[in-house]
Amino acid sequence: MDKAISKKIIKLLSQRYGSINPDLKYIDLYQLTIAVVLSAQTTDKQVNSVTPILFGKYPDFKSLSGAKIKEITKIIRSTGFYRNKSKNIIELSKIITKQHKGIVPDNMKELIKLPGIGRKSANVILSIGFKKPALAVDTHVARITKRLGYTLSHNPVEVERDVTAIIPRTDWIKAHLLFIKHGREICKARKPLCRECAVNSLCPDTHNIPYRP
DNA sequence: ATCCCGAGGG
DNA sequence: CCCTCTGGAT
Repeated sequence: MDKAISKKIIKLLSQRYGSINPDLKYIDLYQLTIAVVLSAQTTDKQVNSVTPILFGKYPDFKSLSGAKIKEITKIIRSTGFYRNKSKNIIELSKIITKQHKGIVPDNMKELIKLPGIGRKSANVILSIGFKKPALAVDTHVARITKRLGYTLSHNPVEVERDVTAIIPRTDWIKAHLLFIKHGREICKARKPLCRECAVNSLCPDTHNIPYRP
């Protein structure tokens, strides 16, 4: 449970998957924040298919704050949960425009007050948007660190703290992306492909899971 | 069928 | 802790 081992894991995952570049196509905090809200329970592909249209028509918080829910649902429909998301991003835009002078807050306390922003989304905004050493402990990160024996708690805040403590501060974005890829492709929730796992030699779970071709 | 870089509410 | 919200990919 120390940084040396986490560094080793990150290194092994990098060797396996190559260097993954953080997706920094969102040119400003407005785009990043909205994209993060839209990303809940869907894939990048879906989000990327609607953001050009959305950002083309609503380039900033102010314009989005004046939009109608119906117009937004029409655009973001394919990302799922579209009624919640539409309502949330309009309301969020209003709050940021009126209460934060159009500036996205740079701390957890204020971010999670915004509709549609929870701990995970807030951490993505803090790390990618503000370059802070925040790590979004999503389902993949939580699952992988738990299987590796790094986290024992069920409390999400404690898990987040434990995980953040072991990830090198210079590598948090890369680490996050590696964990996501690894979690989706190999260390899956069900039927993990332990035989193909780049870090199986470090994983106590591996030996209990039979390999099925 | 099952899952997705979740959030909000009871 | 539980449940609901939703389309799309596999």
